[in-house]
Amino acid sequence: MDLVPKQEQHKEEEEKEEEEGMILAEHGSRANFGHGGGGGRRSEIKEVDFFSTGGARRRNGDDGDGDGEHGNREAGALGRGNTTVNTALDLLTTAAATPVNGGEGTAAGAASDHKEASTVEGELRQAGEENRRLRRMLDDLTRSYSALYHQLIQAQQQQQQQAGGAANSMVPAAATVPAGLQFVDPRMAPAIRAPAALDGGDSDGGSGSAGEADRQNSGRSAQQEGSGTPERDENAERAEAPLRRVRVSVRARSEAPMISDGCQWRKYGQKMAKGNPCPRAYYRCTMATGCPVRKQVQRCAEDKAVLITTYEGAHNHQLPPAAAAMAKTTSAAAAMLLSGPAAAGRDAGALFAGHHVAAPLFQSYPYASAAMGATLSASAPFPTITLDLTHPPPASAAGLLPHRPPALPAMPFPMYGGFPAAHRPAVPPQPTTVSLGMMDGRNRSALETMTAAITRDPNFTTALAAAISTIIGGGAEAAPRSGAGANGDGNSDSGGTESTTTAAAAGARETALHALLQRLHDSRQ
DNA sequence: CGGCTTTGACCTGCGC
DNA sequence: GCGCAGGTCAAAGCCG
Repeated sequence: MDLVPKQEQHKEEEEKEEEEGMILAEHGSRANFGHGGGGGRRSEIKEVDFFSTGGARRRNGDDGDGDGEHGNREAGALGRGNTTVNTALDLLTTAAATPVNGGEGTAAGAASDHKEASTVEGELRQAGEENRRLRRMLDDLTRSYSALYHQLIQAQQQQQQQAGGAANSMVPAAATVPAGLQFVDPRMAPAIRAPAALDGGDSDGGSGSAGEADRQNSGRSAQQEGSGTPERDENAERAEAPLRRVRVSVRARSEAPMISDGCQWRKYGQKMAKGNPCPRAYYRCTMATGCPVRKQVQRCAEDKAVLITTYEGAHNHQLPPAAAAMAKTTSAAAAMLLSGPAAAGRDAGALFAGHHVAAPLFQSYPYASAAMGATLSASAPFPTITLDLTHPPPASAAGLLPHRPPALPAMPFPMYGGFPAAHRPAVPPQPTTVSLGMMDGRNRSALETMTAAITRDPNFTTALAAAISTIIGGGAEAAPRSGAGANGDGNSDSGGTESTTTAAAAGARETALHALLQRLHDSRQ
């Protein structure tokens, strides 16, 4: 009895999501895992995967956990929608049952039901209207961001030219590349330059060298995949190859041999890596048969207290909440850092769905990546995003937020002095290490605040997910949302709920725009 | 006994 | 072609 209505409900919600313009392309996760849902119970965690943000985002929206301002509204609307559909079903049921119960009250009940139905209909219409409005705002915001971004780049280039070329020739990469973002492998230079060449349009998609890099990457990936178990389904292999292309590495201080991330892992290998006295352990997810997710755990050679955990792949099963939090974090990090500012929403999903892998590559969010101390390294066969959470929080970290420089609006994602390396032509990649000391005050503040928030919480996993989600939630899980409700508060308190974190993320997006404007203004003075 | 870890062997890509 | 390094496999052993 419930089956049909739920399917209808599911369909309705799907259409709703389409209408509201899910910025993250969910098609990848749908194609890969969508069949697993069934029943349309959206409140269930159908799948959470490390690199498919669509799935994670969808679940968040379902939970009504406040996926940003827009998400909040939508979640609310959907929630009402659920009630609506169920009520309609009840109407049908009661209508069929009423003759049995007797005619009395039937007319009144039908009238009230009809009234309720019309009310709900009105709500749905309103929600749809609001969706369209928000979508327009979103498009505008995206366009504005893109335009401002390009203006900023031009201004920066002019500034650089005026500053003189002599200094530039000797400037180390670390000084020109945003501190949170570094490229350490010359092989990636074409891929880095590609977006700059495509700068004229953020939605150009992959072409030219970017496409070539993609193909090379695919080739390499395919080769590596080929060395795996031969019995694995080839199609599944192809489908997951883009997912496994990206790695998310988390550096954290831990005495434990392994960070508990809520998943079940089975060790399948250990290897001594060159240049590191500590062995590298290889783990495979065993929460479901055939889950392609793997992770490597290794202690840092320089500091053995630092545990480096590298995740690769996308889960094909449900995850416990703790693991889901981590998955959300890493997937968002991957999406954010690998997608462009304007294309973040659209292409991030496409990225993980196997399209335009190289096109948005290295168009990064300088503010977000910097604030989280993220590093994008291409020295590995796959792009690896490193979330460095090893810096100890200074005593003043907790009090940093209220003391932001007045020249800039409250800004959880401080802009760096430069722009992403992707837009710096011919920056010679150097294996430099960017430390806190190389950041300016604002950047350091953000990172310190982040790390303070994280390390304050005894539950590292939860704190990690909460804190980083604060920053990257808005960046990766959706395109810029409307500024409504923007509080500009980037406080990533470890106890942050989804609603607060996503609200902060929405605010952060706007404040980042403001900061762009401010910097543009400053640079032209 | 099933699941997990250990560990040597194997495969593959890459640089010289 | 060869050696090296990274990644994976699979047999053996361990453990609850």
